[in-house]
Amino acid sequence: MPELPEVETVRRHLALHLPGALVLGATLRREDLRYPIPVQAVHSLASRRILAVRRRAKYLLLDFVPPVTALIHLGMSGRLFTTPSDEPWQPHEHWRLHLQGSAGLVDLRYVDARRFGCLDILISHMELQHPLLAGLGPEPLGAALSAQELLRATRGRRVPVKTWLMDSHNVVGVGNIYASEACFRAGVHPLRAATDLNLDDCQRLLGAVQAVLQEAIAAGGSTLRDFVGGDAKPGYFQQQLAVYGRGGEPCHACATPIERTVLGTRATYFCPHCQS
DNA sequence: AGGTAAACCTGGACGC
DNA sequence: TGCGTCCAGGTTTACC
Repeated sequence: MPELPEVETVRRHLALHLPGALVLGATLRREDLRYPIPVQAVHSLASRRILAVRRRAKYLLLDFVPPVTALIHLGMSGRLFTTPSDEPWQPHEHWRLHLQGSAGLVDLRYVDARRFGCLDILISHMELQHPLLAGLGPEPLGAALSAQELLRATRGRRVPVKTWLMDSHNVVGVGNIYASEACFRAGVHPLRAATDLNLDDCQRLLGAVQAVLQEAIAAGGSTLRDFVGGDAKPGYFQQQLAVYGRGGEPCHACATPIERTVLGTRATYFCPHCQS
């Protein structure tokens, strides 16, 4: 479920409710997700206050006072939401933080069936040294990334454009769905070698990535409130997808059947007429 | 070094 | 109804 737009939507929701809340304690149902959970450090969050909720790539960062930071990833199937305290545990619910907020007692709850997500605690000012964050490329939204920079970074890279887009060393936050969608919008064939892009291609690709992510955030914002509240609603963006999951169906622009192929073990969709 | 495939884990959809 | 197979929104690791 969690693409960058969903992570950002969760972040915005939590940022409205969590800052200022006091941690009363934590409950762990298991001591590992994708990686071991630092159990003692999680329990030592007790009596700290939440300062802010940030996002880097698809990671959520909860800042506490005194300054430690919880690093959370939702993996493929993770969900993070708040409910009134002491509600029944769900299947695959792995941990909770018990909070005293301005609206009373609430639990911050983490549910993740496949356990590809993670939870770590780090010293706030050591964030950039954390192994999961240190190698990340630039955020696609925000002003930092330019077409010139994108052009430079793709020189000599013979990987397919879509594979390049999904590599977080290059750009963060572009998942499998939006990599296909962005290539379609830019008119770039997903199998083209990254090094073959010219500046105009890079300009269109960057614009397409930003537009797709921003529109998805806008769409997610309207329906993900239910999700954040714990009532998962699948497929909130499906009606807006131009190519992903539409193999064999007519292209919205030219009616040519959308093709499906596999790229780096991942399903990839494109219009053979509109994209070159 | 760069490019590709496999691995982690569970559940749901589909075909027989 | 039941079982086997394939697929899934992420990311790291291991290989060529």
